[in-house]
Amino acid sequence: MKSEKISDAVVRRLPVYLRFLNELSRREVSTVSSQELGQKLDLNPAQIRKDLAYFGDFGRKGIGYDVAYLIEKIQQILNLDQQINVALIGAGNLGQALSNYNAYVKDNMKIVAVFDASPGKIGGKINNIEIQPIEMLDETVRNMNIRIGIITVPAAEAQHVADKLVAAGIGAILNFAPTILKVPAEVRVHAADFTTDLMSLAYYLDGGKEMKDHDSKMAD
Amino acid sequence: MKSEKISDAVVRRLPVYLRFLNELSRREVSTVSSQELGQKLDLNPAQIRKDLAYFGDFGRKGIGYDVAYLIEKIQQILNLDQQINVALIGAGNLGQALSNYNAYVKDNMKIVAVFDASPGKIGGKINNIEIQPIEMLDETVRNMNIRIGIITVPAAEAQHVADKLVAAGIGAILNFAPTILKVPAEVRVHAADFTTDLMSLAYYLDGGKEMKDHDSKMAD
DNA sequence: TAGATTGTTAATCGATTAACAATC
DNA sequence: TAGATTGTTAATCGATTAACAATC
Repeated sequence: MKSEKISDAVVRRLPVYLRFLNELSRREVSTVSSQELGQKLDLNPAQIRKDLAYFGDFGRKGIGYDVAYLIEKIQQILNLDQQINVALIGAGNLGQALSNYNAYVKDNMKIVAVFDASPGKIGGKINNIEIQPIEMLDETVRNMNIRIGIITVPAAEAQHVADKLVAAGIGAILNFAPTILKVPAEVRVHAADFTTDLMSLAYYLDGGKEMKDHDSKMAD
Repeated sequence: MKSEKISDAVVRRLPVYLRFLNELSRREVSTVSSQELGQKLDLNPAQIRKDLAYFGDFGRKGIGYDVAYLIEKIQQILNLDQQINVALIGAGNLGQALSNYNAYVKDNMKIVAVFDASPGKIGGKINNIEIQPIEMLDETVRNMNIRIGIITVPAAEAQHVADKLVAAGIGAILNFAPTILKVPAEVRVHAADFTTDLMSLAYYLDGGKEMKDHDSKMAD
């Protein structure tokens, strides 16, 4: 167990480990080695061991990791041994999709409130949750102990919404809008903008411009 | 201009630059410095200059970058000076949301085909595109010159769909399903799984378990 | 015991940042 | 000219991987 500062790269791998461990658990596999984990997750086994060792000695030399125990530990590390309440701001298509998805409920994360700015949507329901006007955000976030906000409003409104979330004392934001949000350092923001993801993929399409008149690749 | 291998970190920043440059262009700003870009995008100016310099000498010393010219160049680098056809596999909630979103059309990326496995959905329409059975995937991908696939099917089917895409000669995959896909090295995969994003955010919620009985923070 | 696998240190690799000459 | 800003090299920082003693 160290008390070094943990990098975001490490933190982002923990849910990936957890997801696969849950699958192993469902399949009633009781033990797993960093080797096997690495193979399945396309990661270096040493990296996995190192990641886990930041938080404690969870494995057993010569044996590996106990699946159930490791699940429990990673959940604790991620604060997912308690329910984390989440707000969704923006009841458009994407917002609907995310809230219906609710796969993360079993991971103790739950969308408990939905907000939208357009009067037409207020009072409607998404996934059985009533859509509230954005003016209610501050009050609801405080009353319901909401810790994370998911922003699915258009880019032009995203910063405004983020400001409101911050003012209401939110701890972290998942931002689907294609903008860089400015928030105080103590609020964590993760960008989840798939348009930039998609555009960066286009770069890797060779045989496009770069190699058009040049087909010396091992064809087919 | 170098011919070093460009890292994915660099490639993923290009769309972010492009997005902001487009905004500047809309506002009729004609020139921008790495300093200003860095400020707006929360990046180090030296990093921005270095990123761009991998691909050419786009700036002018003492002046900065011409917005219109840089937009053109980045579009070329990303292969977005031509239309890139995209297929969407999985016509569920999330798939609908993504296709309706179609903000990327202006960036020359377009969803031109949608597939689903459930018979009930076949023949229906999403965003004016007819939903095809998954059996048509190979033929349609080839006929329509589809280069990128977006996977929005459940995790259990994602690998199967990826295999079909690869067999049909796709170049890159954006994977929304919460699984690690195994594909040949020449096919690029970006993970776009927001549940892991969300779970990693929970880590940063202090005042949760770790600091429960300890409220010495500068309150309010 | 012999074989397997962890936790951890040291080595390597890669990405970010600082600094500055060149030049608009 | 003086001020600004690029492109690029060198310095720094951080993350990944290899290697291995400890030990189940």
